[in-house]
Amino acid sequence: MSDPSAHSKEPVAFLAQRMSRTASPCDQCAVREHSFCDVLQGQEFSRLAAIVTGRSFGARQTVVQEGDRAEWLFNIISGTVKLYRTLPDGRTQIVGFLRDGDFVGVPAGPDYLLSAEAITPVQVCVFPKRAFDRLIGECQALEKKLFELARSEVAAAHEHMLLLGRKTASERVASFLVESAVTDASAGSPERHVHLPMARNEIADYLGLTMETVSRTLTKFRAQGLIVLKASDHVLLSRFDRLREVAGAR
Amino acid sequence: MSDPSAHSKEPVAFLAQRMSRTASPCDQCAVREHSFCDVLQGQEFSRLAAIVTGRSFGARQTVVQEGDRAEWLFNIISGTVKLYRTLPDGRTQIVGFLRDGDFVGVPAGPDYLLSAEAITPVQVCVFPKRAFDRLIGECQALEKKLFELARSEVAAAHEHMLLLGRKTASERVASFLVESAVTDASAGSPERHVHLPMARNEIADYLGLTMETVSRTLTKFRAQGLIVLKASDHVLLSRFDRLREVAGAR
DNA sequence: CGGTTCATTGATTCGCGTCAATGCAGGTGG
DNA sequence: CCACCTGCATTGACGCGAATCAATGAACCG
Repeated sequence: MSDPSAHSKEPVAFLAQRMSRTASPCDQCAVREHSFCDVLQGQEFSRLAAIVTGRSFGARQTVVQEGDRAEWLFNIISGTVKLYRTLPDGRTQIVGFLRDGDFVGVPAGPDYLLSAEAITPVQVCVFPKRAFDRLIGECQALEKKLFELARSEVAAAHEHMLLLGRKTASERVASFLVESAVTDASAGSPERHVHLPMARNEIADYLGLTMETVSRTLTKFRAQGLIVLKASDHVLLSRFDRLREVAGAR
Repeated sequence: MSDPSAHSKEPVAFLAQRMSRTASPCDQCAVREHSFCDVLQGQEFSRLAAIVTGRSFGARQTVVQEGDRAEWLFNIISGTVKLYRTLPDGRTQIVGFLRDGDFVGVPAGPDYLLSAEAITPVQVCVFPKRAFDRLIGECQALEKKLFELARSEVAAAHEHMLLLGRKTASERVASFLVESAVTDASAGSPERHVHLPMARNEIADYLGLTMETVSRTLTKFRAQGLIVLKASDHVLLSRFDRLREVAGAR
């Protein structure tokens, strides 16, 4: 399903088209201003653009698999991806959802430590790890930016550990809704409307619950007038402040 | 309890003594080879040594507090520290235990995002954040090293999220014992003997359990012949491989 | 030696998981 | 265009694992 050697063989159409019109697919990139690559200027940016290729994944396709040799790094242009780890018996913990502008990669060792799977159709930039690492070493702005990203990942992970270790089901779901709303808002989505591209059991795997508990909790929130379920993937947070309290926000 | 302005006012005796005999307290540092500072050479190392001071904390003393302005960074010379986050009602999640050689700091923003408290008496190096940040910017080896550290912190956090979200009580405690044994071993401790300087409720706050459950699980492991409780802070992992299986290791 | 702190053990409760049925929407083919 | 199928979400009944509440035990210390 995810043969790494295939990555460089399938430049997606939209990128190939741009290649023909411009010097680099990056020149017209829609997410550049939200991505790590925005810190690069002039020649350094060109070097990055020189090693990038494009690829797309269908929903449910595996992007990278835990344990595989980490030869490629990705930047998401559109769509949503889940990052997760699994136990031998199949229990899985999603450690994060990524969306356009987010970077997938930076493993600590030679192998991927997480799996990544497309939730929706996804378009990505692909960087060969070797060349990318070389670029990091020679471009301090890039290293600094990735360092910054790693730092906030650590902070986010700690926050989520608090949720997984100590929050109740209601607090977890409320936290998730608030977090999603904030993310959506920073991407320019209408306030208090949250789009949930992932399935209930993916929300559950993110929150350390079962999909039944997630569903029941949403139903309860609706009964309490905290939310309106416009569709199963579209929630209106009608009482945002109240939800933040339930979430145990600081 | 943790007045930040006090940090620079209390150089501890052992450091002051060294200062008088050598150019820098770092010259005789026992943990340097296990610390981030080991990547620095010559003049760069001197610059680091020039901004460092020493301090000690008693058991249960707060080192840094979540939300405080992050003006100081620490490197642990001896002792054990817990890093944790809390909810308004007091529920706490310990995100990690640090020991000699470990670095405390690198917050993503201007404030500490975690609290740190000494579990045992602790001796630390103290760096003023401003000067330290300047040094990072001017010394690529240092930045690279800290980046590396941040990466492995992310990986460790993901691993722990899997534990908190998906493992049973037995799996959690087994994981903790194995993890502790590995850490102890890399510090040169006799194989399969684990020292647990933290209290049962601190283990519980790390594993997302209660101290009763931790205690019961240890008792069960003992009954199963997996461990021997030499003392409440000293466990012999008599069947290490079996424990690893219970932990759900990969 | 009494007091304090922490670990262990026991009895009971309860939140969430498990198992199972039903509902609902989207896609497909007749 | 409708009947059927399929995948997911919701709802319900029930059980279990860990939390809670409570008591006892063990180590440490002035």
